[in-house]
Amino acid sequence: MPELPEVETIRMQLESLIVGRKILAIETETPKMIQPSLAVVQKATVGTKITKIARRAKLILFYLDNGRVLISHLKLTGRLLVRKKSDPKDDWQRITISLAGGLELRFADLRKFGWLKLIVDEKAMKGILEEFGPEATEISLREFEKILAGSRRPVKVVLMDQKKISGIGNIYANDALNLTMIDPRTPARELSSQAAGRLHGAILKVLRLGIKYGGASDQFYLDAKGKKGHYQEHFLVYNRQGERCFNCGSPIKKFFLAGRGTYFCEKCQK
DNA sequence: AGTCGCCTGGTA
DNA sequence: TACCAGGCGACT
Repeated sequence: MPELPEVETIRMQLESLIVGRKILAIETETPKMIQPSLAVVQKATVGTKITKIARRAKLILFYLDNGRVLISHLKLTGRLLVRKKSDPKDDWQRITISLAGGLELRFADLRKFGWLKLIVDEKAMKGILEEFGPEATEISLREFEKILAGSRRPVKVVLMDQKKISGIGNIYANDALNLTMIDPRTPARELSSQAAGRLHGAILKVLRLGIKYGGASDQFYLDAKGKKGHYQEHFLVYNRQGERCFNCGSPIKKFFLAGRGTYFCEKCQK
């Protein structure tokens, strides 16, 4: 799915495209994607205005003027697209939110893993937000070191654990580890303080680069305007197995770590 | 830590 | 035909 840079790209676009718009209708043919139910969500949101759009971890939060919040998670293949009502249907269009001014916010999702959830009170909201660790773009070095020191799991697995640090997925985890020449399998707590410092900086660097390039459209991702991002043109190791390491020229290797495709240079990353 | 499930489609 | 996919939770 969209990781932090992709979700943040979409959030920024939605902020300028649909904040202030009134929700006129919500329709879906895949009610499983809407929680607690289509009817409840319709009742709570139709007629309200979107006042703010925020991001937490990989979630997008739509604040409404009646105090309710709609939260979306795009999972692997979700897209949030702003279209004109008259535009042709999008591929895998699952949820259609009609907005004032002839616009539609469309949630498209090939695999139907994504969801839209209504939050009705502050307690529920707080509960959801507290499930996540500090934002990967904001975490202090001190906090980061503490998280690493507290785990024997492979460092790549820890980076992708949203409860520990939020926003990093497989693409940016792989690239940040290559940039710092760290073997993804290294138990987190065995990293030197120097390596931890480098990794902290590299995470910030790759995520910012991802945002700068509008996200990575390696396979599926499109932004809110339906455009591809360009970070895939700058991958260091992700999806580059067999190609040469930019640092030393030896071939990038792929293996599975905790069930996820993992890409690294065995010569550079020790 | 590893596997499976949720779903569907692209590619080897 | 089989395998793989940017996420993530449940289960063992």
